[in-house]
Amino acid sequence: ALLLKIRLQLLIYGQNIQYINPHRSFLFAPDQEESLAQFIDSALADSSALAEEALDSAVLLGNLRGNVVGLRYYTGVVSKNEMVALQREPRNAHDSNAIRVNNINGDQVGHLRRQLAAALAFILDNKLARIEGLVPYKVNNKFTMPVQLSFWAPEAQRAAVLSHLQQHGLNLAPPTQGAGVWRARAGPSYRAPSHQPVHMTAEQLKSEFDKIFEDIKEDNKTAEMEPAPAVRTALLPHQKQALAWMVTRENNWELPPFWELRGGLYHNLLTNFTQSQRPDSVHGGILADDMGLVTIWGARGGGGGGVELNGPSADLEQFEQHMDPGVQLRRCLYYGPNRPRDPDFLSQQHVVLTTYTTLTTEHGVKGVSPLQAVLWLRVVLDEGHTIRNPNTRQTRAALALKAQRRWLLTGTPIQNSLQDLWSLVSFLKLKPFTERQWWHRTIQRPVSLGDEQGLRRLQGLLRNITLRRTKNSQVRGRPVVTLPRRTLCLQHISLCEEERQIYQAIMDEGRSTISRYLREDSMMTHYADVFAILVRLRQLCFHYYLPTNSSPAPPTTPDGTPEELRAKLVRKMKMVLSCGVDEECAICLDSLRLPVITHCAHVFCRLCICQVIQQTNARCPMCRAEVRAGQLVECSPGETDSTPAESTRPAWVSSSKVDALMLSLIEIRRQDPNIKSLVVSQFTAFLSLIEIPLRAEGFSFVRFDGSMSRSRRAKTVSSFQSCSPASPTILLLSLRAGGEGLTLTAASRVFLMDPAWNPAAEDQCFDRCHRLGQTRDVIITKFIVKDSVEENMIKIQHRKRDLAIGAFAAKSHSEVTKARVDEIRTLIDL
DNA sequence: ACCGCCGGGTGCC
DNA sequence: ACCGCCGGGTGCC
Repeated sequence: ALLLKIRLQLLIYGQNIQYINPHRSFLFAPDQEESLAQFIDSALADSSALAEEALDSAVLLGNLRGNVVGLRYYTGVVSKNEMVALQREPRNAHDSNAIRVNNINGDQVGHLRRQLAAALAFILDNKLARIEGLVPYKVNNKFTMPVQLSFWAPEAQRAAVLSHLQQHGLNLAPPTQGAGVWRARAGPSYRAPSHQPVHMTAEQLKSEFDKIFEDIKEDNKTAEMEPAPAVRTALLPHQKQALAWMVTRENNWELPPFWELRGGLYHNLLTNFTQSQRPDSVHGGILADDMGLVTIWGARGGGGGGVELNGPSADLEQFEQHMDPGVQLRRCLYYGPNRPRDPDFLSQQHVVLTTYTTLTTEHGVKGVSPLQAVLWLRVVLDEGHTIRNPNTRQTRAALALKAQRRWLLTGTPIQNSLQDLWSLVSFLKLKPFTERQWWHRTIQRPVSLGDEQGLRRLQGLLRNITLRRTKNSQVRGRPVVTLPRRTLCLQHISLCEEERQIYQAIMDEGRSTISRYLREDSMMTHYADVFAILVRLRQLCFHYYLPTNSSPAPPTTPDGTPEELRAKLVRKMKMVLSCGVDEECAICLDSLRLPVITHCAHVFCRLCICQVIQQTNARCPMCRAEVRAGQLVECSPGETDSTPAESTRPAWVSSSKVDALMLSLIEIRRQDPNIKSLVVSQFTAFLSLIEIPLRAEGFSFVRFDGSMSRSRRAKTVSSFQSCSPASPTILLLSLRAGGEGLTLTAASRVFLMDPAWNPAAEDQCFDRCHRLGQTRDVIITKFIVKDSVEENMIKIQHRKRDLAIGAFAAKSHSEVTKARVDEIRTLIDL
């Protein structure tokens, strides 16, 4: 629906302004189907060494002076203090060691001198280090130019790099102080800059990041604009502001960020690249609006909602609701097997709606896809962060679209790290960031090294290209939207005597197992075991019924061959994950996406571990065992909802937590039967369990979880959101189901049955009902079992909130594993 | 002179 | 390249 809003405004705007051809708009609806292929075929676009992941932990080893030769044969020009790129040319007919030098524009400047290339080719080919070039000064010489080469590598590879260089008689000059960060105005030569970079603490970094989006005071973003008369829906002030801002952006002919005119030439302040051609202005940007989709519905007095789950056809329907029926719009859905594949037909439409899956499917197939063939007036990517991973086919397909104006709509432009931002910026065709290395050298690395200037650049960039509106945003001292109050209460639960005994028995057993692993320093190799213990304890806080078909796991005995043990652990991991529990990936530190289990029984996002595997001598980040792509085991949480069959289900027995929930629900119904509630758990099997007492008490409820089909989800949401008296009052919701788009504003009470690892996941869940369109005060109840693993999880959550910014600073794997071990100790009070 | 030296031709990888 | 390097021409003072 956010998509709809934009769509409306842009389109109408397009019709208002003469020189903009209203034809050929092109819009995206998000979809959740993701094909494995996207992850498997990841590109290796950058040829100058080191996987992206290794890049983040790279340190500056030192510098080397060299020469670029053969200038007269090429057109690429370079001026003082300008960055250059090195590119291996293994198939060069004259020298298999050849290393090509390109300027920022990608034009060839020359080659590294043969002898130097002979030494460096090995380093690049074996990805021992990343080598970056900088031409320190301009020479009036048509044949050669000097280049300073900076060597970046993970600490572990330092020795290998240095010794290899030594063999060729080369020694690195130690990095000058502060030279770890490239500074735009570094002075005439490569002497140490006069200003040392200011390194910030994690605390400072955090507050700086908060400031990045605090751009609301800027005047150019508070102007309002009325939509065209063809829009029937009244817009809220912040929507009018967004409209005005977007119009300004589309008519923006200013130089893009970091470019200025100098003596008739265009100069980039970050890379010092100069060109005579004017760089393209940015006609578009990022709408980072976490108020989500309800904005329009809110304006129309509620109703609707969750629309995007119905897929693009419903989007189009909703879209038209907001339009004056007198306005004739040519629109089509580009979706499904019978989509109209004629590019000419598509060009004649005002609006074409499609899905990421359709786009991705067509991308890269033989012949030109109709979507790729058209030059669109606009491309709008809804849920734009879906292209944050640059290695997916989906992202590449989106980047390949031809359009005059480009927009990204997303509530979360940065999710894990700054890396997320690169594809978005690249999609906007901001030079020179369309190439990853320039982004990395000028923004990402300086920021992750805590350099203040890097942060300023990032702020400047984001300020230029994004409009940020959050629920908390203020315009001229007034909140943009006023939401009803939201109250969070922790309700502590004491287990009854019988439950406590069971819990304590499992806890004692688990604690002794884990402390043995601790003593043996083998926590990480037995991670599946440890993980299973912790999950079991968390489940026991809910109910002693075991939702998976596991027997109460006997502690893994040291008998059996190592191979048997390993297979057992992998099975155990798979089983535990299948009950829908929210686990984190130790590489991206976020919730698992497409989890896979390694040979050594550790679980990661498929994409994360695949990136690790691309390195030479890839090791498991958890236990340092060898990892191979062929040995990864698939497992999708929630795929096996182990709702017990009617016959095998034991006679119903309640639990302390279930009792507490039921008491609350009954009390709410007694006070006001119209109040609706969300009951949220990570364990989908427990949602099934709750159905029993709900039925017994005559509650009308529906259920929403990740295993449901798109159309069933849509039906569930619309029946829950409906105001009809017969509509259900309770929604059983699995914590991570549904995208950010899911709107459940009919509910004003939330019961969170079990705490999650990641407090952000909880917040996101609460936001599904506490958002625009909510008319009642929202009360959230978190059930926490006293003296249990749950209480300790809350402690860890607090710690994590404080460290939320840590994601931006690169962390070594040893730090990550140590943090894990500490977490586990905290959890079971060891 | 199986040298030195001169000066022209020449030039990435 | 206002260099280095190559190879031919040349050769007392």
